[in-house]
Amino acid sequence: MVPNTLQTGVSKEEVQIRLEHFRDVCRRAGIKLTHQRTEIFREVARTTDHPDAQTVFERVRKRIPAMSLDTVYRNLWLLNDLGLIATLGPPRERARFDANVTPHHHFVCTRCGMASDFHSQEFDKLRPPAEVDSIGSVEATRLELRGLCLRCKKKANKEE
Amino acid sequence: MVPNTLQTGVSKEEVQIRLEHFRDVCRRAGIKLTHQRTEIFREVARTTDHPDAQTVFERVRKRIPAMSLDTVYRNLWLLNDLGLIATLGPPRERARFDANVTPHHHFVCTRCGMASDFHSQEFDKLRPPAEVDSIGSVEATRLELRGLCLRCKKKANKEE
DNA sequence: GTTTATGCAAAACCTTTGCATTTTG
DNA sequence: CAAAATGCAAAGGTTTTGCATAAAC
Repeated sequence: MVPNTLQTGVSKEEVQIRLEHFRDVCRRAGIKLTHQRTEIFREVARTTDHPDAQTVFERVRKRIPAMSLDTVYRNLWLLNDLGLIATLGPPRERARFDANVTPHHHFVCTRCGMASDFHSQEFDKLRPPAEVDSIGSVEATRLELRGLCLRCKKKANKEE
Repeated sequence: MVPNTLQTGVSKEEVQIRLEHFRDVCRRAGIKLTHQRTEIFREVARTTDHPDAQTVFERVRKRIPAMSLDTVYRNLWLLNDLGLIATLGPPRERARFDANVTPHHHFVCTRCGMASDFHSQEFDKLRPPAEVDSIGSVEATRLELRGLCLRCKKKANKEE
């Protein structure tokens, strides 16, 4: 599913700032600044519509016809690992299901995928900001926390 | 990726209540109460660990060896459409990417997949409840609102 | 008895991997 | 020129679809 609207709410200045940061982080990490990599990052940095890999591929290919899809995948995950971009929803995962359709929230372990429910009356009390009215009508509100679960944290400590 | 722990925090009573609701909704919608459908729902209702389709399939197959994976997929989406279960993360989607790595939140349209950013100082101020400490350590906090975007809402109104 | 759902098999995707070739620093 | 990245092709998954058979109402 490709989103309806191509939002271009990112100013030229902001794109420039992001690109400089990108170059900076890459250099620091010893990652080479290839033409493809730069264009892939620029494409994600240019819009606010959260494209998936396929969409990034199609858009970048207009400028670099030889671009291949696997390069897009490799670079998106690399950029993600470098903290230059982030993903929506559970990391590297397929849809997962939940029979609890009452209001509640999720903690998802970024390492093993474990998902736990938790509750927060404080959050449930809050209403979405007025800003959201200009985007659409809210049907469900959910807080998603990401981090390491206790088990994975232990493992991570041992590995160090 | 299959989660680490099988959580069984749903009481027998709650499972029974959910099953009755399931039968009720199905009857009302003219959906047949097949053995497979019931077991698929029961499996999701039984635990709090948000299994993916493959995991549901493997678990249910222990009780119904002839169960096929496509039946699991068809039923999970049907149950989702009926509001009897829900998904984690963006609906029916693959990973999508975002170059904005500063704290912000998402509105995702359940119909077209459009994802918009928004900000909320109120939400940003809130700290995760203490309950979460027993689950893991939080690295990122994100609010996910779901609903219909303005464009899809218009379309939906026309279709009525 | 009709209508709906299932199981099977195959197709359609989506994502990753191995390797020769090219590019970057 | 050494190290790293790309493109290609192929493999490995996951999810969906068409259709004959079986089950529910």
